[in-house]
Amino acid sequence: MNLFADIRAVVLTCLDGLVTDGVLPADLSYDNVSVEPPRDASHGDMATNAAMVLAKPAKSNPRVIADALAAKLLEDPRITEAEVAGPGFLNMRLGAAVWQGVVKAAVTDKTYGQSDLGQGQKMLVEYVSANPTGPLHVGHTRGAVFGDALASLLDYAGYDVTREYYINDGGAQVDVLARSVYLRYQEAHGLEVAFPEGTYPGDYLVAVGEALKAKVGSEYLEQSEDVWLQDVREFSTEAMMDLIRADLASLGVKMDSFYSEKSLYGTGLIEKAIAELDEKGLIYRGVLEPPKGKMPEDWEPREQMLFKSTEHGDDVDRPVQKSDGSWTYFAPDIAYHYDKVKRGYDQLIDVFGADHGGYVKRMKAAVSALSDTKVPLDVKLTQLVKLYKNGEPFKMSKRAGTFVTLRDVVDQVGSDVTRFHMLTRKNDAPLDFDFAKVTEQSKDNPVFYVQYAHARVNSVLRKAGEAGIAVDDATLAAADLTKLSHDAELTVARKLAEWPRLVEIATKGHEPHKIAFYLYDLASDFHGLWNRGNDDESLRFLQTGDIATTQSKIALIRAVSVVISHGLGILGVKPVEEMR
RNA sequence: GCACCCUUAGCUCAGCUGGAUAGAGCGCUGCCCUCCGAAGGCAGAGGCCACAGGUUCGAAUCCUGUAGGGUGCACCA
Repeated sequence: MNLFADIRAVVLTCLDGLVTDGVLPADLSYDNVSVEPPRDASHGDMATNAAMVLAKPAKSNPRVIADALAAKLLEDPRITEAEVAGPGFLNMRLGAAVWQGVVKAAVTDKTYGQSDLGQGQKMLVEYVSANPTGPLHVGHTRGAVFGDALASLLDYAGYDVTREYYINDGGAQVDVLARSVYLRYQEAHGLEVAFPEGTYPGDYLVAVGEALKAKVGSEYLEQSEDVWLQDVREFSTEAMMDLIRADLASLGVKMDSFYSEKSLYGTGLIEKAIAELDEKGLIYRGVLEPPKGKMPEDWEPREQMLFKSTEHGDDVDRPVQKSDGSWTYFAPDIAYHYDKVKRGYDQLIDVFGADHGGYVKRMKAAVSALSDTKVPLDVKLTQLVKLYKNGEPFKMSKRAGTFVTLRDVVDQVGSDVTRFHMLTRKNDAPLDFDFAKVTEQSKDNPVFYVQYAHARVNSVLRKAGEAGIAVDDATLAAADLTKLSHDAELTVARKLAEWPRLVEIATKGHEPHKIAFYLYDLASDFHGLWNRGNDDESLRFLQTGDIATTQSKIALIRAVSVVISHGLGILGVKPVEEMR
C-alpha cells in the first residue's frame, strides 16, 4: 500500500474524466503530474500540481482545470476537501478513515513499505573492495556501511541484489605484503629484521608470520624470493581476507561473494574483454599527451595500447597496457566489469572512496562500451571521514600510531551507533566522527533518539500487558481504529503514510541516508504525541477502563515501531526493546 | 592546467522529477514531570540559500560564468 500512489491514481482517473467532459484535450502526458505532501501541513494532506503542469499543453488556464478537477476529486469518498490555492495548486484533505487505514496496514501487512519498484531486476552492488594488505580503517568503514545499507534498501524495494567484494590480489601490493610477512616470518624464527621503505611494518602481520612458521617450519629461511614469494603471497592474502571478513562481520556486513582479481589472470578473460572493445573499434596504439599543469619529473612519450574511453564520455583515452606490454591496473578492472555484464546483471553499482573520484568516468565508459550502453553503472563515492576526539580533530597516521581501524571504532562505539551515524550524512559530503559525541545518549544523538522511540512503544506494550490488555498484533489489527480521531494522532499516521513513498524516493536516488532522516522525523512526531499526554489525559495511550480505545491507540504506536524496525533493518541497526 | 564533489541559521546538516511563508539538531532565552521512561516535549530569537547572469507561470533546486573549499590527475593499485 502506497497512499500517495493511490491518490495519484485517483487524480489521473479524474483527469481522464475531464477529458470525457471536454475540459481537457485527449492524449496529454500525465508523467509530470505529482501528488506529494505539501511543505506546510496547514495547506492540507496532499497537493497535486496537475493543473499547472497540464495548463500549457492543454492551452488552458490552470485555475479552470483545477476547479474542474477539484469537483471530480470530491466524488471520491476518501477525499474530504479539495481546494485550489495559489497559481493552481490543488490541496486535498483526506478523511480520518484513510489514516486509520494506514495504521491498520502498517500493523497487519508485513510488507508495508516494501515496493515492487525493482521488479526483481538483478543488481550488483560492489563495495569495500579494500586491498587485502591490512585491516580495514575508518574510511573503509563508511564505504562498508553505505554499500550495505544501499544494498538492503534496494532489496527492500524489490531488486534482486548481490553484494560483492572485489579482492585486489593481483598487483604489486600483494608482493609487498608477502615480503612484509616474510620479514615477520624471519622474526618468528628469532632473527633480527628491519623493515625497509616500501614494506608494511604493521603489528597485525606478526601473527601471520608466526602462522607461516607453524605451517612451513624453517623451509623458507635462507631461500631466495623466487622460491617462496608465490606461496607466501597466497598464504598472506588469505590471512588478510580472513581478517577483513572478521572486520566486516563485526559491523554486521556479509558479502554474497568475493571476487578475486587474480582469478582473472590466465583465464583469457582480460584478453577477451579487450578483444571485445577492439571489435567495437575502441582499442588503438598511441601516445598520450603529458598531463597539464603538474608535469611528472620522469615523463617521456611512450606508445601504449589505449582504450578510446572518450567515445563514452571520458576526458582522455586511457592506457590498458604499459609500454612494456603488461596490463595496467585498468585492464583487469575492465575484465571484471565485463564479467559483471556477462553474468547478466541489469544494473551495477560501485561504491568507491572519494580518492577514486578520478576513476569514475573511465569505469563508466568501459561498462557503457562493453554493454552497448544497456547496463547502467552508478558509481557512489563516499567522502572522507574526519575524526575528532574530545572536539579536537586528529589525523590518521600509521607512523604516529593514530591509525584508526574499523575494529577500533566498532569496539569503542558499537556497530549500531557507527552504522546509523555514518548514514546520517549524504555519501558525497564529508563526515565528522567524534568519538565522544557519537556515544552520547541524548537527543543530540539521532541513534538514541530513534531507538528511544522504539523502546518507549515497547514500554507501553509491556505496561498494557501487565494491565491485562491484549496487545498482540492480531488483536490490534482488529481494533476499532475509528477511535483514532484526534489530530495529534492522525499526524503520526500521516507520517507513517509517507514511508512507502520515501522508500521509493531513497531507492531511486540510491540514497539510504534519507531513511535515517525519515526515522528521525517519525520518532520526533511520536515523542511529540507522547508528551501531549502530559497535558491532555485523553491522549495517553493507556486509557484505564477503556480497553477498546487503548487498543486503538496502541495500534497506532505499534505501527510506529513496525516502521522504525523496518527502517533500522535497512540501515543494519538493531531496534532495542529498552534503553540501558 | 583539467575533471569530479561541495558552499543553505553562530555551529553541524536536511531540503524529493523545479512549487506556496526555506526546515531540523546543537548552542542561546523561557517554560512543561503527584501523570504510560524528562534518554522526552513546547515556545522564542537567528537566513540576500557563496556571487552574477540565464531558462519560466514559478529557481536553494536546472543552465552558464566567477569566487572559495575538498579530491584525483601517463608507465602505481
